[in-house]
Amino acid sequence: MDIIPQMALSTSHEIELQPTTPFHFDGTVHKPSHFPSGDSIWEPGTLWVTQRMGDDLFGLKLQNAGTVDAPLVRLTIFADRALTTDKITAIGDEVAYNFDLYVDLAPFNAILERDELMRPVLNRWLGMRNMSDSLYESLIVYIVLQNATVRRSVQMLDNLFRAYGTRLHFDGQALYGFWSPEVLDGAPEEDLRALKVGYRAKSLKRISNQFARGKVDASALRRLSNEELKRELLKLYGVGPATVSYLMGDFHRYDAFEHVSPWEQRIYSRLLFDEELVPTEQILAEVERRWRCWKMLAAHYLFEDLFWRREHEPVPWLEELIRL
DNA sequence: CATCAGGGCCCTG
DNA sequence: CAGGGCCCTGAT
Repeated sequence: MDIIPQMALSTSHEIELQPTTPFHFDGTVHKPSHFPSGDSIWEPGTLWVTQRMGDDLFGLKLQNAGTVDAPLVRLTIFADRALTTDKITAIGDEVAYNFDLYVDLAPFNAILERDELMRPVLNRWLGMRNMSDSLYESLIVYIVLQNATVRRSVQMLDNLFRAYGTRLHFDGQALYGFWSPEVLDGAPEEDLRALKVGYRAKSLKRISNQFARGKVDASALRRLSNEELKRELLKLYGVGPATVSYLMGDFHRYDAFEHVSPWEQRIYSRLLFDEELVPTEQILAEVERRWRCWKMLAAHYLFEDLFWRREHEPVPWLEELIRL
């Protein structure tokens, strides 16, 4: 195994971001349903995460510096050099987008308030938003997620980090920064296969190629309608209906809930109907009826609430479905 | 030891 | 639109 590049990020800049009210810091920055990845670490009140922007790698620390009703996020940006104010602002904007800090949740809260099932969930997570990584990083994660158990997905991503990532040292943490798309674009497919990613090597390379050639403009995609966005994302090799539905969440399309994969079907069957297995059409009709244009975010609340419970106490029926 | 499905997707017929 | 194939792993 090659030696992993190391990078010390010893310069830091601090800015403050003011989310809309209400804001749930921990629920927003930490998602128990996501598998752990080497590019971030969380403890209550603080998230450390790496971020690549073009050729630059940064370390970010987000701290909860407010309350649900008077929210404030202190963002510390760690870099290997001093940054211009423009750069700092750009990073702050990116963080604000990724964590959806400026969304108006008032109509959403009003809908959940009237929903018997959701009221206790809302009380626990009032102010939570969906979060995302950069588009390229999300795609890598979703590709290694496909047709694999969680343990294997974790292993694949870790292998990729060790082969192509950069170890970033900042604020007492050591986390992996992602490679640039050019690196995977130029890597021989057999090198990727040696990392046990299997047939996914082809998707990883072809997606990296699209990014390396500038064919994917994440900020332009943000401006598209749901239908246009979906159509564009499906053009990426290896992106199908399941991946696209996760990506719609990353783009904060809180009305987009059109796909239920088999394992999720069982979870929603339990949560919504208290049954083992309900047809997906029935699940889709139910979320539409209950939550309308907020159905994706509402489902996210249910999901994270469940997985958060699992972190603190065993949920036997769930364990069987997750199959680590 | 063999077989199989897994938190999909592509390609073919 | 249905169904086979795909890398690899752990479960059976």
